Amino acid sequence: MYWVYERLLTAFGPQGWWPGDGGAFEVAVGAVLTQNAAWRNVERALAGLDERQWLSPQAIRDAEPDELGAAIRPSGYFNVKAGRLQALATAWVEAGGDAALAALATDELRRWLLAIRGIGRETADDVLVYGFDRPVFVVDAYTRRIFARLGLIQGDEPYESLRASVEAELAIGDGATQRLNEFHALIVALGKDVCRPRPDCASCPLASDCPTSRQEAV
DNA sequence: GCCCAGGTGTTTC
DNA sequence: GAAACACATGGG
Repeated sequence: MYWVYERLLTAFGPQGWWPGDGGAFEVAVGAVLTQNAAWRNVERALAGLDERQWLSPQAIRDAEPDELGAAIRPSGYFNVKAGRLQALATAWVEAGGDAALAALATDELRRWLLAIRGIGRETADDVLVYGFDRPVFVVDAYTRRIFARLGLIQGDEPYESLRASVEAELAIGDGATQRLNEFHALIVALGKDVCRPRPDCASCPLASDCPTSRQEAV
């Protein structure tokens, strides 16, 4: 899989995730909002929070649920996500904030995140790598689609085994965190623009080594 | 009008 | 565990 990373980095350049300029909590908020939603809509929801000065754990915890939902409406599932954000915010405050969380070991921090309602594996790993700079690979729907088309996986493997196999190859040596950070972002870039449900193999930097591309050519 | 988007929790087998 | 379903907006 390392060659996939190298090829995408050459083709697309460093992605510099996470989008936005906030701290770990803001990353976590964005990660919840982006669940099954387009980032364009997440930006609107974040703007809705920002204009109300609600981008802090205390503010989200103390907001009226209906008003919080109205603020994040564009990202979809706003009632569900409002509840998830308040669960996140409450836990964040109770844990003692950024500094206390940053002091936890990665496995501890992951367990802490997964115990929060609405934080699943992918969201937790987003927060770990993009919020707390831990060497973690995020598996998402793009990852499964792209790796399956490349013939590298079946596609229905459990989340944790996919994560483990990518980390085993990419997390060796110096710069592991940065490499895993970029790899997921590059996969999203490819998935959004090229390796879509209807793939645009003509503009894919991986096409020369992709069975799906050869199939299309016929 | 229909499919898709940087998932998660619940229910049911 | 795995499959089916609910949750909802905005863009192509």
